[in-house]
Amino acid sequence: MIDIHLLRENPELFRKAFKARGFGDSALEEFFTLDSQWRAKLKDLNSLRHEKNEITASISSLVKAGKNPGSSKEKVKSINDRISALEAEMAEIENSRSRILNTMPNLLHESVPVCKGDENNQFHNFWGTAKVYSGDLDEFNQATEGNGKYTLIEGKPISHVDLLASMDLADLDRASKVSGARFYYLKNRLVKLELALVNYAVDFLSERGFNVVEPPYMLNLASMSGATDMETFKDTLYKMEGEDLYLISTSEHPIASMYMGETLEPSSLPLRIAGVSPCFRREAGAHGKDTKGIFRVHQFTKIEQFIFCHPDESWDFLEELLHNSEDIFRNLEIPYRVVNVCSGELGNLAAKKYDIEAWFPAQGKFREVVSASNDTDYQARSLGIKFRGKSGNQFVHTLNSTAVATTRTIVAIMENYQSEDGKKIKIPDVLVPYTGFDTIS
RNA sequence: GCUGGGAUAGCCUAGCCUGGUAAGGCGCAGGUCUGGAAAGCCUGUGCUCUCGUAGCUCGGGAGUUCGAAUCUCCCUCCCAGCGCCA
Repeated sequence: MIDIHLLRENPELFRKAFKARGFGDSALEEFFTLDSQWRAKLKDLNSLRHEKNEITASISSLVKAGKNPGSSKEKVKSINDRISALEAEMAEIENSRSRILNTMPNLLHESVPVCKGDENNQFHNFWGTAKVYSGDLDEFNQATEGNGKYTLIEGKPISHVDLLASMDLADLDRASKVSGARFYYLKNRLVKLELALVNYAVDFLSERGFNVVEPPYMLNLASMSGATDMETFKDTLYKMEGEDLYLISTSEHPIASMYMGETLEPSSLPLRIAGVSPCFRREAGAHGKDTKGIFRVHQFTKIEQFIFCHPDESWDFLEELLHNSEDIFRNLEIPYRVVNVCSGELGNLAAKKYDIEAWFPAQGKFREVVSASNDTDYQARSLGIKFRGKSGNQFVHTLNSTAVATTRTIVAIMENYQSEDGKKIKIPDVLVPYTGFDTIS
């Protein structure tokens, strides 16, 4: 949620950010209309309450002195009627006002590129030596703005979908029988590879000062809507029937809501938390995209980085989160590029977001494997997470970044590490101590 | 699931029985004092607005009442005991 005070004092600031994100002005106009109505009624309400408080106080002293309060009780009753009516009117206005306020997106960091067309994410950097099929070279050079290192390969590697079947590493048909499309049974050494990725990422983040948590996999509505933008996300979430509970789509949400309604001691900041959990996503708006294999699925495991920090430090921490995630992919030796996501593609919460896109040689594309965002005080305000500042309590800033999402990273390994004959997959060196084997064949 | 006890500000606690409009301590910040500090003392320390001799706030909601932290009902969560259980 954005800062209502700042919005009242400085609407131009928001008008500019909304425009860059492709939002119209109508919400702003409607907000100010409702807000001024609300404030006018608040004035009336407060004076009525004041009147009531004075009369009740006088009744109190009369009763204590053993005297009869006379008609005062009736006066209060009629004031109460007027108060109830006003309160009902205000509740209605406030409802509409907060519905608008909740859809308003965060301000943008000055470095966020403004989207112009479909594809305006800004190239930031490239790492690695990509295996590029000659037919994909143009796309590769364009995506890296000529900064990408590569070796040309003869033919395209085999897609992970075919390898899963030929190497008996997953059973997608039976998964669709029992659960539907976009589910999978991982099998054999791929299960151990997944566990290795989880354990590796947990150890990596522990060494970098993160406390590890395994959060609840379900959240109630209050926590979920505080941690995310329910208007946009309700189509991605699974709801438990007959319960006020939603399956999490990322451990970001239970970690963010962990401190909901709390005021933290400044000495406890920053809080670095790494979450490990399955993520459940309906993928309702993704019909036809990545329908085969395990690239886009309803359920996957993710290790997430999360930071609660002082507002002055959040931009430095965004770089820290990005560097942690980059180091993981460097250690896995998977070539990638980083992009600065443009204004129109940012979620409402984020003031800036970097994506890490791994190179998938079989697809001939860079595809998202990590998202690192600074939500500034937007998420903290919705959740009521503050710290005790020198001049009163202030909202903390929150940041989140993927460390490893297992299924996509497994696909990246399968595409980047397969042998030329397509019969073997090498395990990245850094994972071998965790898998106990160095090849899948 | 059953029975009982709880939830008060960043933390700890009083008030509840017997309704009269949140007391105190700790911590933190500022001031005073000091060469500097500690101690002591003073002030501040939930939220809102149009900043006042204003309004709201005692886990959430509803009710009774002129008036509810306090009484009644419903809900959530925590603790203890019992039951069930991987």
